[in-house]
Amino acid sequence: MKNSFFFQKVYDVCQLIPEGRVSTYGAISKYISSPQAARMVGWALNKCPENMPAHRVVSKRGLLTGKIHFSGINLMQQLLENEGIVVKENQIQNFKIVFWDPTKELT
DNA sequence: CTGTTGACTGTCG
DNA sequence: GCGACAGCCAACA
Repeated sequence: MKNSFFFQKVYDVCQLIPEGRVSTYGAISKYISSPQAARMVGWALNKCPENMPAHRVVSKRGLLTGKIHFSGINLMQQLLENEGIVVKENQIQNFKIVFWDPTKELT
């Protein structure tokens, strides 16, 4: 049992995000412990394993805040569009529609 | 070992 | 309505 259970949850939930759906740092962090821990989610995703769809995780407003850590700039957006998600100006349009909340979906 | 930073969010002012 | 501060945990210098 590691103390980094937080990271474990982040990785788990992140991979549990269904295709064509996106999640937010606050939702994941809140599902784990506190919504303030959203920074930890970003930190966990900073290691960004290849099996981690970090591109499905965005800020609460649907802004691709994490795309700056990706190889390029349009990479994250391209991946989201590939899933069927509509993105405009680094922001998810039908965000509330593609939004996937672990606290509600996983319950 | 101590201090700061970090892909954020919410509340106070 | 906009601006600044606080909080969570882990890793890096």
